[in-house]
Amino acid sequence: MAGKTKKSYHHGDLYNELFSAGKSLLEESGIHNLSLRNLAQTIGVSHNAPYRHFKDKAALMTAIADSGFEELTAAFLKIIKKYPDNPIKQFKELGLAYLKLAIQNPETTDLMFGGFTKKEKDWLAQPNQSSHASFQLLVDVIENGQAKGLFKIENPLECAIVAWSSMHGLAILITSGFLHDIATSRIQIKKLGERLTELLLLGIQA
Amino acid sequence: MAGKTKKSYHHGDLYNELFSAGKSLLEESGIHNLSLRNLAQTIGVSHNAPYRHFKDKAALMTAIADSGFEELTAAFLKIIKKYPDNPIKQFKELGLAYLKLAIQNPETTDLMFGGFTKKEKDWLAQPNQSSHASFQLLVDVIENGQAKGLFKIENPLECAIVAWSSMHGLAILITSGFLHDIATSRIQIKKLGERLTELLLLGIQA
DNA sequence: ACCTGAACACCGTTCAAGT
DNA sequence: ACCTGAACACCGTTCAAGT
Repeated sequence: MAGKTKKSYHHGDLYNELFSAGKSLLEESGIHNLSLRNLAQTIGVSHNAPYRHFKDKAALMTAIADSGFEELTAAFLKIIKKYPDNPIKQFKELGLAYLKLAIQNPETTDLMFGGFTKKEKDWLAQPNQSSHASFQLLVDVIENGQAKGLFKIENPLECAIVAWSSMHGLAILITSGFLHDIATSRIQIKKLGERLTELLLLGIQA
Repeated sequence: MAGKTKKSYHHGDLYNELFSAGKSLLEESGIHNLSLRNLAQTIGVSHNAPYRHFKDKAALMTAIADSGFEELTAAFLKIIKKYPDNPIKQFKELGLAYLKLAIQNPETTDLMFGGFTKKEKDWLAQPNQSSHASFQLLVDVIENGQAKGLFKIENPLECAIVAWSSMHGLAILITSGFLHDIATSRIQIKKLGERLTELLLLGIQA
């Protein structure tokens, strides 16, 4: 908070600096090229200092992933407030915002969905607290649309899962380069998000 | 091919053994815990022998990712042949098969979509040859359904992208544990795949 | 041609020590 | 409490050498 230029022995704001420089380095270099040692050196601190603030590398990664969900929640809230009493518009904009954030921060998005953790055979054993808020906002919008008689779905949860899946999958297809030879212009790619939200709404709207 | 028990100095089938043991280790331990050294030791060969067969670690990962796409293509072909002249059934089964494979081999799937490669800002510059065949099969099915007047879509490519995105996203949501507290039983999870294909068909069918 | 062993420049993590 | 330096057990990769 106070952080001006206190560059003596005690750093002062090392936690936050590790976090933000970590997130930058992550998006620049990818998860495989981000090392705690490199990060520490970039900040100008010994390779061991981070351990006073994060238990291990996984803890830093988790913190970054959590912040991704928080960013998402903030973006969702902003949209919901911008279009009050308009679930259709809210639903559409939520999808596009998700896509935008995921494409802008592909490595963070990867982390949010287990990019660092080993995938367990038993997925039922992996909770993910920080992701609940953003997901719940989507569910709320859908339930609201249902209550207003705008959506003809019977299961808002299922509907939210399907919508989230679609947007997430599209973001990955785009950032992975899978669509390289298929949708070659960025304009086409932007259109894909809109078409997908339209198609989802088509299956949802009354 | 001849590979019986030739366990002297020259290994004989090291390439294939590296590949298959590598794929097993990958799915068991996750990408971050798979090391070439560990792999070499498992097979019983010096930590350096792999370099005679794979240029580097990335080459092995690429080979595994490619095999994932080949497996997918094989599964797709089998389905298409099983339900000839029935694009609707084909479309449905393709989706479910994709989901099944992705959930069974989450780490390989991750690799197929850039899990090892750093995500480039310019996605337009990342070709992915081996993925074309499987994707094209899906496009073919959709075009076939279109020609038969069963599907009311105007752009088969766009439709294929949307369908692929949805299934891929759902697979990731499942294997990442994101749905942990949301869809808690495997039965519900299996249903999600079916519901998603139904919804997609709803937006597609004439 | 195929494999090994030593070597190099990196990792994450721990531990005793400094301020 | 916060940071440093040495140390340990790992990595990927290269190079000279062995079969």
